[in-house]
Amino acid sequence: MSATEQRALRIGEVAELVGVTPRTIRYYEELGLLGAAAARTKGAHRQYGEDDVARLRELIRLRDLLGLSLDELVTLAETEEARRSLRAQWHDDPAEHERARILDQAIELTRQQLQLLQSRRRKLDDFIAELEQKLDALHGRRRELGS
Amino acid sequence: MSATEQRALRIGEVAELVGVTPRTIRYYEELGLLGAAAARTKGAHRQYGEDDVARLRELIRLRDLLGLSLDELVTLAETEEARRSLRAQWHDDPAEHERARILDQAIELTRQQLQLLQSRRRKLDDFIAELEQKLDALHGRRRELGS
DNA sequence: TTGCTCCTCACGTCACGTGAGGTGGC
DNA sequence: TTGCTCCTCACGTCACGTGAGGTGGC
Repeated sequence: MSATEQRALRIGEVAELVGVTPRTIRYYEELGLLGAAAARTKGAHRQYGEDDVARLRELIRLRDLLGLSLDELVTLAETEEARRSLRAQWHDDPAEHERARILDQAIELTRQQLQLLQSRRRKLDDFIAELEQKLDALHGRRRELGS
Repeated sequence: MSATEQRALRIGEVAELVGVTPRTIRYYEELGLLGAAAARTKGAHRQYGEDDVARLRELIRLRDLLGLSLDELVTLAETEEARRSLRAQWHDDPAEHERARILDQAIELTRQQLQLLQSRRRKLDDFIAELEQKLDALHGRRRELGS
């Protein structure tokens, strides 16, 4: 209701913002990963808001940095959906050991994801260090040449 | 001639070491990226050495961290091969401005690659920070539950 | 000799790329 | 009205995955 202008972007603009192609966005919609924008008459232009852009960015991040397949992203979205609908009922649920078990699982998963990312970070750092060294060497040889 | 035991590894061992599947290795060989091990009678087992493992690791790194396609890896290999054969003739080549131009190009390319990697590093760091925060929150909720 | 890993086709799959032919909003 | 971006099929492509059927080394 405030000045948050929703539903203003077209598929090409979203694609540019996120760094993918329109085809990727349509494909993700086909898989149910992106709001099918239910209120869209067949053939009409798709409309997107800032929240859609954020969601797509998150999907791309999970795909690229955690290496999840689109199938895994679908499963993840379903899991989160199930969790959201559980929340209401959860609120005063006395099944404490169930909650503890779920939390423990989440902690374990997050820990594993962190380890994967840290391993990738080390590889990246190594590669960066090597390239910096290479760049130094190139500059050295270039200086010898002069002109 | 020393104790560097070459030609000791089988395709499955190499795959395990590098973290790919045998199929990937065969595919790369098919594309000319990995020594076709010319001296191999059709149908015989492929033999690999530590140098092959290092080469494959480098290919995977260029693929995963720099995001190069296999086609680009082929081109890169050809370029390096051409450069190697130029080296001999280069040794006392007086075409200094040519050498300067080539060096400048290499410097520019390396600089761009570094920027790409640093951008990815920032994204990784952001993600890692978020996950660490999430892990803290999960631990907090877990502690509230007790047991 | 028995497994296990290897071999070569060759078709399947995932995640899009790339037109063809047509319609819609500034 | 003219472009430009959008739309929906639908086939193509890249980088392997996955058997089928068979052979080779500890």
